[in-house]
Amino acid sequence: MLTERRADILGLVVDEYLDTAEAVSSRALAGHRRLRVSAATIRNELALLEEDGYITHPYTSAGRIPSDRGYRVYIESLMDEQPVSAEERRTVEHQLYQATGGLDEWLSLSAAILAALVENVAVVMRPRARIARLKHVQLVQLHEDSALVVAVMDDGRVQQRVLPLHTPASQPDLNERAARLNARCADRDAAVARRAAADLSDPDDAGLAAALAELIEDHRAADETYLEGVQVALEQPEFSSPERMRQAVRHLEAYELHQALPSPVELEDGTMRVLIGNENADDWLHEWSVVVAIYGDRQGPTGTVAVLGPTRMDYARTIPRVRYVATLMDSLMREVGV
Amino acid sequence: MLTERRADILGLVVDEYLDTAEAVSSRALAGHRRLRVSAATIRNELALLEEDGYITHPYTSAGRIPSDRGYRVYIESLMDEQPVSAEERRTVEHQLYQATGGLDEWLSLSAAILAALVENVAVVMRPRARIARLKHVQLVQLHEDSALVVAVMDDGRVQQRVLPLHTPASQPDLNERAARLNARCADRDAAVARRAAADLSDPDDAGLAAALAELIEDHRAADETYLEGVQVALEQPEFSSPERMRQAVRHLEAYELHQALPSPVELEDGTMRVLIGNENADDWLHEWSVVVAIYGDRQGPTGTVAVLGPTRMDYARTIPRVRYVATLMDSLMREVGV
DNA sequence: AGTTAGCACTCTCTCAGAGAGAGTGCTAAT
DNA sequence: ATTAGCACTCTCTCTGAGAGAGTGCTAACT
Repeated sequence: MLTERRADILGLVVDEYLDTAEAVSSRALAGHRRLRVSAATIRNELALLEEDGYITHPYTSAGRIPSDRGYRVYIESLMDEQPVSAEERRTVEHQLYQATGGLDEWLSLSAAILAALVENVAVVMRPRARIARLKHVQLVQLHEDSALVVAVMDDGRVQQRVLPLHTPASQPDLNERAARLNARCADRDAAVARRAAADLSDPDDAGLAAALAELIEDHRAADETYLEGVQVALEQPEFSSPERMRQAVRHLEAYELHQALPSPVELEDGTMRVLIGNENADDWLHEWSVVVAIYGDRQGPTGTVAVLGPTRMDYARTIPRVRYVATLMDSLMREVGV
Repeated sequence: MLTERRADILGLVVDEYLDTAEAVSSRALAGHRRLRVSAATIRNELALLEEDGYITHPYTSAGRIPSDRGYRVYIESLMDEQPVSAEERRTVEHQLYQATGGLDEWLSLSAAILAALVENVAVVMRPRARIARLKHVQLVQLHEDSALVVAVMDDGRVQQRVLPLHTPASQPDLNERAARLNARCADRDAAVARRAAADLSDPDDAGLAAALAELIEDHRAADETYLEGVQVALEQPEFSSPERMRQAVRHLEAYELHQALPSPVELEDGTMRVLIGNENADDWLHEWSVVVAIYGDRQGPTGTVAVLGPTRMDYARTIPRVRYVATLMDSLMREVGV
């Protein structure tokens, strides 16, 4: 049973540990004026908290550190969230409006901003249209014998590919072909382009349609993960050993984060989720915590914003900031479109 | 004076040190059958080599390690280059043809391939057109009140930006505007677009032209550095201390490599350059070596390919591989266009 | 009942010192 | 010019001791 005082003590243990990264002793807690009891009493309480699995000992006689379970209680009822200050909002929004480029630049900027805000690794995953649709295709002559196929997709991303041409074509010529392709394929998915490729007799036209189809298909898979803040996260003492550090870099750079993070379908709209240590499916994340929120575009909430860090992360600051960035991205995506 | 035997010994010292990462002793060298002299004789030679600054002692009584000067002689006359095998060429070329996307994907793939090939950090810098010219501009309707401006540049890159519209415009409407813009600005630089922006009376037309001008200007600055292989480089023993490791990650991720690497203008066409340790201008590179080559597109040789690693890097393998990838990229860029 | 002081006990961390090992530099002989 | 031999130097590793931190338990106190 978690009495009020016990919960109080647990909260202080977590607070202190998050702050100092060192095991918390009964004496340190007795110093706190909120507890008007002696260190011995606190020791008894700590023993009970440990019995219930909220905290642990690294070894027989060190202070206490929170367990995953302890963090969970802390997050759910003990911490007081640190709301995003007006100052912070101002700078974030200011920075975010700097992005003039397309979706890509905007998403990676968002990740960088979030990483700086919470001083940990931030990951942004691009919204995934259920079915990718072409918005518009454009052909640009590069040289006599090659053209660039530029496909603007309905989520605002631009895909491109160089295509060699069998017979030379001028730019007006290409414009005409593009117009024909647009008439058939605009606002359609890859299957339509595939069919067009089969129908068309001219080899260059067919080639174009085929390239377009591939472009539309590739679009879903194209790099969708934006990762920032590795170096700032590595400053944390949990990565002080070279082995841990290497491991962290290896896993973060291996582009295997898609599977590691909970997918948006598991999350209801608007909610957030915090996965602490062993709550993560992947082994390598067992000493990490993940704070995820979802955001979307007009097609629905299919993108994720996440922060990764050691389980000893400042949840009270991180959670509201992830939520804030996610809702900000959500509203901007829905308003502005791209 | 570097007698023949002395040079021979220096070569063996470097070879051995590159291999083991440990200071080389006179006894280890005496073991080599190429030297038919005793350890004591070798010790005398080593002392002379040290006097001339080719090697050093970490401390009084450890083996010898090459100095920057020693590496320089090694590179220039002692090592025997390890040519790129047919097998290696095959896999590299195979992988490189996988890239179906635009220039961006292709460049970052090149960097990744090179990094894997030499097991160190690889950096590819996009060729920089002296003057960025627009190839073609396209407008795509996103929503009633916003459009995507897609500019294809003459080096094959695509820049994009979302533009809010004062008055709603349909896609055919936008096509017409794009045609007008193309007539004025295609194959021209940012200045022409600027002038168009000033001329045009319709606010949306003027806005489009202004956005286009910015897009063309931004294009030069847009991220031009592709970096890969950090984690594999971190496996090297020189980064075993967490402090060094952090430092490496910090500097590599700080996007400050533009200034760190020698610019293409300093290099004559087709040549390569190796900067060893203190030969590098930047302080943080004093324990790194940089192997650079240049490549280009039809506009001339303005891109660079580089490998960064600890001064103790396998120059005999790295140098030919950097050269190979650079010439390969060069010829592909000139042939295919983009 | 709950709380507290006191104290023995446990475990880590740090530091000094000793000894092994590796490798040189020098000297004297070949 | 080369070599064997040997003293010397420096690092690296291991050990053990002592300090320090913190707990767990017991017995007294409120």
